[in-house]
Amino acid sequence: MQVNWIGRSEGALIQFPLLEGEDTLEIFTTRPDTIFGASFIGISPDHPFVENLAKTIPALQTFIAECRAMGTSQKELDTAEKKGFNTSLFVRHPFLEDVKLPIYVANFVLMDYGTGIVFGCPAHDLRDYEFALKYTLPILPVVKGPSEAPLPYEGEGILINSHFLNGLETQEAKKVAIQHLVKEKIGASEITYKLRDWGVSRQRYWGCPIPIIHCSHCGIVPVPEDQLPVVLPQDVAFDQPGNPLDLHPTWKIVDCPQCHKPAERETDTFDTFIESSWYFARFCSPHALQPFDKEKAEFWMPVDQYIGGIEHAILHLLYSRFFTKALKACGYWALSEPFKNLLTQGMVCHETYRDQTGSWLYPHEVEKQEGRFVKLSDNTPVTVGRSEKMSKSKFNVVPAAKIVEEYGADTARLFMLSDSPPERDFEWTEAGIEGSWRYINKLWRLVMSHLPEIKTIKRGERPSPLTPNAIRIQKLTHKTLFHVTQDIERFHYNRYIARLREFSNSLEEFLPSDPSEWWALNEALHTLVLIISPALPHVAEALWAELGHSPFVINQPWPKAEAEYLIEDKVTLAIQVNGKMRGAFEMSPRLEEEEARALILDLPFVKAHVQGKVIKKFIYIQGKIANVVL
RNA sequence: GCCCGCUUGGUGGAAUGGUAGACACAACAGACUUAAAAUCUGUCGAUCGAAAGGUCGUGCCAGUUCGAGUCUGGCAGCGGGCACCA
Repeated sequence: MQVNWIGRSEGALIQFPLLEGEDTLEIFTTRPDTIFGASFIGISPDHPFVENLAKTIPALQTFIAECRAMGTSQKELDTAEKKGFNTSLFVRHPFLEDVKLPIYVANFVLMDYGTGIVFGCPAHDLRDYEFALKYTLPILPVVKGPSEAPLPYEGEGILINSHFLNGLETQEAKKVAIQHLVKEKIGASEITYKLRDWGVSRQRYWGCPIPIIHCSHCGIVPVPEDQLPVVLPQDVAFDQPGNPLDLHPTWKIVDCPQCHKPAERETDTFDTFIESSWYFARFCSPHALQPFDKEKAEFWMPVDQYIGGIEHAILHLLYSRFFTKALKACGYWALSEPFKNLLTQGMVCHETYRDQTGSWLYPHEVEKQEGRFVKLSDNTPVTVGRSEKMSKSKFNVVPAAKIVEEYGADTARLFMLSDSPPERDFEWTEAGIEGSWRYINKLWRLVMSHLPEIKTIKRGERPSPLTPNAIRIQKLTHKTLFHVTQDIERFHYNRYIARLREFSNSLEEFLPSDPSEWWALNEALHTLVLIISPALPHVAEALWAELGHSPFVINQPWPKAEAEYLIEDKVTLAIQVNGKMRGAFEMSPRLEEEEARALILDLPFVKAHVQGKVIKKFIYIQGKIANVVL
């Protein structure tokens, strides 16, 4: 996505000399190869050259005013007509002594990209094509594409009608054209970026003050270094619209650092993106006297994993990268990129509701009755809109404080983790929160119900022998631990929660009947409490205490899955005939092919499908699948 | 127009190329209860069948493979971002 925002493009700067006088117009193009197809010059109405020219041409002033009046909404831009003003001036073609090109002021040429001037090549650019049709300018094809390609043809091809470029391919022609420009001293290769300006000031209180003082005598004066940082005043009032800093006399009025006469502070503050563009460096050295400690920052940086919403994926990430590179260029550190990995998390969404008058309703003002939604206050029907990003303006928000109060923070946390993978949008529902609430209660009952027996068991002392059921529970514990650890490390939080549920469901069904089985259950429950703690920190601590331990779970090491308990003795093998599932068969996962083949071919359902036909191939993947190919 | 992301049951979503639908939500049926809540049990892709079982099924069309939700090529739809960027 950043490619789009940074918008690097390689091309050339070319000088076009005016026919009269000494001046030249400089243009930027990514298609210097199409130079011989040029039929006009387009200048932005905002270009200084045009402003100058307009002083003596009233009609041009009118045209510029029209262009500026044009709307900037998407619809208006989409439908805007190409318009030009013929200046009656000409430039000479850089390579062709006797070719002159008319100069138009054109409404579609942007001042803030390139040089604000373009050469128009109607045969190979849609905008120039439309423009040329309107003002009957020549349309000379100079790139031969596929024969069926209509004009304007914007793709690559072989150059024609182009003198020394004839016969070259687009890429090669670009290079050769630039070589000629350089040789003639009328141009050069150039790289431009369309990264938009970042207006870093905001007319609001919440932000870092901009350390500038405006003095009526000395102009704009920076706050001297020994007076930094400028700190926001605490005694501000928000009872009036606008920026409270503007209305704060004692903070705003200061003496000018230069002439010491009364002056005013800058009351705009920095965009919060300014601080978030380098805070990670400060985090590495919170006690440093300077903004950050180079050595410590270089030790800890870059950030291993950055998590943010979609707006962070473009703006914040872009700015952070800029700051990081700028700090490097200024010698503050040797780092060129701030983050190793980015996880772009989804947004929290909720259904939207409207009453019969079309007004938005909060979720708590609405109730589902017999499959239909009605307004609680008067039982009138409610229109349910699609689920959208939670937004104050659409009322589809759920106050976090209320959820925490009713269900506890762990319930909310569990729901958010379990419902969908973090990178996708998340649908907030009452049913979902209820489901998480039920699970927490279930977990609690599971541990509490076994508490009396379990408290008599010593952890770690593995009894011998273990019953088959004890072995089964022990293996399940380690298998769960293994997968849960992996899921968390890979950000598969919804699967992590699913594993927890599978595990606790199995433990619920398990009724120990032997000391070794109680031992296994005790191990399992301890493990369960440890591994729920990232998702359910409060519940985990409470259960940890109930199990008779001192605080805190969070200080316990993460348990380790032992490889020896991950080995399965028996596994259900999927059996296919001609690639189609025909059944399953339980066997050791370590059985060799020859033995397995004999077993499988003897199975009744396999025989039924084979019916004595010749077996062309027998595929056997240990512990996974067998496929009999006829 | 360009750039991202997405497309699997009624819903959210699982599935290192190897039994599609794990785990949930909703729904339905049942147990417990005077009743309700809570809890527990069962059913839950479509279709044919009394059953056993069969056939189809991961947006669409091809391809690779013993085997494709997963890989390759092409297409469509939905959502988001940017947009006259020369």
